Amino acid sequence: MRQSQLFTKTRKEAPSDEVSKNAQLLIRAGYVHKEMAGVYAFLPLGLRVLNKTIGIIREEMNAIGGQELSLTALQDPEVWKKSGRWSDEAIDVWFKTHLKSGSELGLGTTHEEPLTDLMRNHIASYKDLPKYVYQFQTKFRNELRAKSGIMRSREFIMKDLYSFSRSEEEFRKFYEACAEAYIKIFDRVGLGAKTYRTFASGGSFSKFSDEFQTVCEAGEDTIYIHEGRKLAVNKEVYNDEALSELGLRKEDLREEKAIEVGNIFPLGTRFSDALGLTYKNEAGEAVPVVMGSYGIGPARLMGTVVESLADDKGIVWPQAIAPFAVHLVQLGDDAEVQKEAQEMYREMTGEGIEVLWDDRDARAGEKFADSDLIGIPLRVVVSQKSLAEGKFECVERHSGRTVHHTLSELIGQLTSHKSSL
RNA sequence: CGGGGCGUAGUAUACUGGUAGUACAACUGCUUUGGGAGCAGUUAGACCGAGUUCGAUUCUCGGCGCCCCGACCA
Repeated sequence: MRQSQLFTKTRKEAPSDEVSKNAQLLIRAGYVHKEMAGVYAFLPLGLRVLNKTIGIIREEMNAIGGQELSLTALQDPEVWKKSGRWSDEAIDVWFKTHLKSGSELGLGTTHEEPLTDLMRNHIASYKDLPKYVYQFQTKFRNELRAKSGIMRSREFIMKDLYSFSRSEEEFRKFYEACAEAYIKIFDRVGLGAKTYRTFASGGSFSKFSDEFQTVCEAGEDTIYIHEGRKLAVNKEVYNDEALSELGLRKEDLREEKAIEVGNIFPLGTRFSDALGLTYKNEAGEAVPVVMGSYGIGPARLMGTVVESLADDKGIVWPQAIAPFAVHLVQLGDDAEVQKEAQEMYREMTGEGIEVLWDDRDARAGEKFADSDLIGIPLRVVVSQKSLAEGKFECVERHSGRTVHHTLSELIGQLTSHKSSL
C-alpha cells in the first residue's frame, strides 16, 4: 500500500493521558485510536496486526480440532440465571441493558452459558463427543478501572474455545493439547522465550487453572518462575500447598512481573449440570458433559508484543504479525527514483510480499523516524544512492543490521523466508 | 469502590481575576533534500453548569471526562 494514501498519520508525541508504552506507541504510529477510557478502535495498520494475530491463533485452534463459530454479544439473562451468574455478585463486570419491551439483556462478558445451552441441540450421544468449539468475538466487561492501554479494556475481541468431553480423562488430554497449541502461538508471535505456563487460581470455576504469562515489567501479575522446568506459579496461589503439589522449592524460583496472555480452565460439569447438557453413554445412561474453557485476547497479545519488543525508537514487530513485510522507503521524488520504487513495489507485491511504500513527499529524517516508529521488520531504501549502486539498502528493524541486495536477491530472500515459516 | 491528581488550539505545554504565550502539526511562498530542516506569513484554544465579582480560563460548588495508587479482574 502507498503510504501517501494511508489516512492515519504518525505523531511525535503521545497523548499526555497515556502512560503505558503499548498505547503510546500504537497511538503515535497510527495503529489504534482511543475512543474513551478502556475502549480502543483499530485503524488500518492495527487491524492488519490484529488480523494476523487472529490468523495464527485460528490456525493453531483448527490444528487441534477446533471448529469456529460466532456467538452473539447480546445475551439472554435466562441461561445466566440457571448458572447463577446473572447476579452482579457472581459477575461484577456485566454491562446490562434492556429491550424496548422492558426485559433485561446483557452484553456478553464470556460465553460458557449460551454455548452450553446451544450445544444441547447438538450433543445427545457419546458418539457426538468430544467437540471443540471456538470463536473470536467481542466481549464487554465493565471494569472498574481500565488500564495498561489496550491490555485491559472494556470492549475487546477474545478467542474463547470451549471443550466438550465424555470424561475427565478425555478432557485432560485435550487440555494438554491446547496448552501445547498455546505455546506454539506464543512462539509464533515472538513471545515464546518469555512466556511461561503458570499455575494459578481457578477463580470461580475450579480450584486451579493454567495461565500463560509473559515476563514483562508492564505486567499486572507477579509470578514465580522455575526456569529449568519452564513453568511458573502465580502469586495468588504461591503457598506451601501448591508448591509441594507441583514439587517446587521456593529457593529455585525467581519472582517476575508478567502479563497474562492466555488462560485455560477446567470447568468440570459446572455448566453442563446447570444447563442440562448431558449425553447418553453406551449403557444408555445420561451423563453430564465435561467441559473446559480456553481464552486468548488477541489485542492483549498484540499489546504484549509491543511492550516487550519495542525499543526507544518505536515498535518492533515480529515477521509473523507485522502489518507489512517490507517498508519501501523512497527518498527524493525525481523521475528515476520514482520509477524504480514503482517497479520494486510492483514486483514485490506481485510475489505476494506485503509492502508499505513510503511515497510521500517528505524528508529522509522524517521518513526514517516514521519507519522506525511503525516497526515493519525490513526497511528497503530507494534513492539516487541506491540507483547508482545497483543495490538497495535493507535494514532489519529488530537488529539494525544493514545489508545490500539487488531486487531479485531481496525477493528471493523474502519468499524463501515466507515458505520456511 | 477507597485515596490522589488533572481538564488551555489537532498534539504537547506556559502564564494570568482585566487583549491567553510557545513548539510541533496544518495552510501560503521561497530555500533545502540520507535521520523528525530554515526563513517569512496565515489559521486555530480555556470540558459543561451554577455561584462570588464591575469583570472568571484563573476563586468556590456541582456535573462530566481523563490519569495514577490500591481493591477487583470468572
